[in-house]
Amino acid sequence: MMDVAQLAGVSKAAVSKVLRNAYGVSPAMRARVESSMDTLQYRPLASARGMRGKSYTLGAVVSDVQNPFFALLVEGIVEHIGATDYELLLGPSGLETASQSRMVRAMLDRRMEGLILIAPAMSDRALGDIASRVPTVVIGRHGPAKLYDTVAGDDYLGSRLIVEHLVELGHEDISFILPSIPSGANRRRPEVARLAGYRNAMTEFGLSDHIDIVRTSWSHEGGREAGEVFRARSRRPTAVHAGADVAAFGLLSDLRGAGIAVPGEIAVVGYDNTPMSALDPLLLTTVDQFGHRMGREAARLLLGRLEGRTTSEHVLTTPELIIRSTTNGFVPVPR
Amino acid sequence: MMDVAQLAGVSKAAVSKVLRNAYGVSPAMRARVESSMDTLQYRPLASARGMRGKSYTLGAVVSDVQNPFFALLVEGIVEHIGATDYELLLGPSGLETASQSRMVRAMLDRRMEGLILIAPAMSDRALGDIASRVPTVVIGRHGPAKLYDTVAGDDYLGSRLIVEHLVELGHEDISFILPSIPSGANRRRPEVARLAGYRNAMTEFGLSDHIDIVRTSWSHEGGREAGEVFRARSRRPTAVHAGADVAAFGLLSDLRGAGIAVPGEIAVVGYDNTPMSALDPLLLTTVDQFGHRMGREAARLLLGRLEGRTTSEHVLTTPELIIRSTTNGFVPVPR
DNA sequence: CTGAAAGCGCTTACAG
DNA sequence: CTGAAAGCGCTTACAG
Repeated sequence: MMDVAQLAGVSKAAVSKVLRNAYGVSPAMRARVESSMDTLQYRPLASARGMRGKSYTLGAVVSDVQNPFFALLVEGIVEHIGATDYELLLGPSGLETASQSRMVRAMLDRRMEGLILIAPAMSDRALGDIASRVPTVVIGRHGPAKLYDTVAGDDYLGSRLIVEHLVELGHEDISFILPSIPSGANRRRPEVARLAGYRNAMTEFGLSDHIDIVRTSWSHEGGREAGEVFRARSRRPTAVHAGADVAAFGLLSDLRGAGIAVPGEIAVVGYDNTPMSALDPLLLTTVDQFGHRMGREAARLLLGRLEGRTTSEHVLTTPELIIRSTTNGFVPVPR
Repeated sequence: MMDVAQLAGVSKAAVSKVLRNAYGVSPAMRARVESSMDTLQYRPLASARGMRGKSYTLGAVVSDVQNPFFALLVEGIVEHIGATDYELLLGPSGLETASQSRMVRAMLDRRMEGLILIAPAMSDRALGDIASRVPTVVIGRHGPAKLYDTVAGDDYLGSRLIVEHLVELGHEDISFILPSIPSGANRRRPEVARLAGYRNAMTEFGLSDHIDIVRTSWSHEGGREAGEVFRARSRRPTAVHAGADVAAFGLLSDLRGAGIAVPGEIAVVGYDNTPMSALDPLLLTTVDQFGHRMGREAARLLLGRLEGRTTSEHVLTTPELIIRSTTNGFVPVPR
């Protein structure tokens, strides 16, 4: 910066002002400084700027890099942030609460000006603590929340859409795959909301005796494990709400490997409408929660906070059922 | 830091030394400082440390967050870096050369101490420029290179394994999906090496007249487009080397949607052995290039450079063919 | 073994 | 409109 200032014959402060588009720089001076920056190929050190002013850096904590739905979210975020002066950096945190907190601290240590947390395994309280230190948007947590914004799909409704669809097809034995829930099991968590939606819909349709929850995880492996559980039973469900596309894929694989017809013997529904779900021969029935748009919304909210908003906003997107081949060929067999 | 120093009754310099495990601190002083840091919940600001000393931050530029193979690489990197004092941050750069360079500059502006570039769309020269400024490891580029380390699969061999397998099954009309190649088309690029492996293997098997290259991209969409191209022809290939699992998935979807049997009418081979490829009903024949291990190797190499190594190292992993259902049911029809 | 001072590359508040 | 000086939170070289 010193070099730029000298070449332009001005002070460092002047260069700084041009850099920040600050008030009070004559056009002539601006021109000289800019050409000086050009010829010297000057780039300000973001970490030095962050010491005193802004770091121009935003962080997104992504718990599971493998999850294609999260990739969709990230794309949406990137798209929106890319149009600003901020740089977005991703923190691969892992699924554990502890490793996620560690990543948040690491990002704070690096002077990130705002954070987007994707489906964090942290308590509402822990999120509040973070949000009290830095502008925060949480994707995959329902409002209300005082200190941070949230972006979520209406998971309760999504589950209901699935159960409705399956019941219309004649299903009664509809199982649900539930991942293990981190501390603080409340309906602000997507998995808890999806569980509640499933439970209540089942009850409303007079199927409360058929409620069946298999606890594994929302991953290929978790889907596979659920398949093993079902196959070990004397009476299998005729339909499964897998909770997530990735779990549905694992389940499909297990079932087909065991020679069980889908949807003939077991219908399978995912959640997320990941790109793979639309592909033949998968053609998974699923719920679209518009991940790309959720990512964009989260970015928009974060930018709003950076511009000074302090009241919290809560976006709830309305999911849509996408009916494909893993449910629509089912013919109920009278018992 | 001042607070910590005062509470411990020592100087800031002393605190800094304890922080860095530097030489010349008495056990008593270390203990006092450490307890002071504990009670004050002190965390050093990484960006301030980076001003003068180390930033303890490493960056990985990932061009395509959607690509599940890249996710595998990232997992490997994270696993290895996680065991050190460094923090790994990911830069979602997009596929364009320009946006990737911009991300690299952004990371440099943030004082990252080392960079891992995943399948960059940059020329060898551009990579050299980067590597002359910061320790750099490139995944998805073959050596030799003076200034940076490389980690790659033996793409030439991988293509050859595929062609061999298909020829053994009786195929002659074997097509190859090639993505558009950024500037500087040399065999250090995976796609060029895979192309060369395909070409040469075809030639060696006396099939040079059957060489057929369809230029789309290595993505679901690119696979779909290739399917459209094939279907529009009077004479379709009997087998396709899709170049990447994601392209194979897109191709499969297009073919099945059009009622073309795989592998009965067209055999399909992917590349990468992504987690989805192993799942029924996909069961894609593919080449495993051990992405997880490649990620770990890249991290190991970067750490080696940070510890002072200046000579370059080049890791080439040996790929393995994984035969599944998209090739092994083919019965050649005599013309 | 310990600490005072200078410095990393910026921005900020203030004086002119 | 412009700039000299102080300061952000650390580390580094140096003196003791």
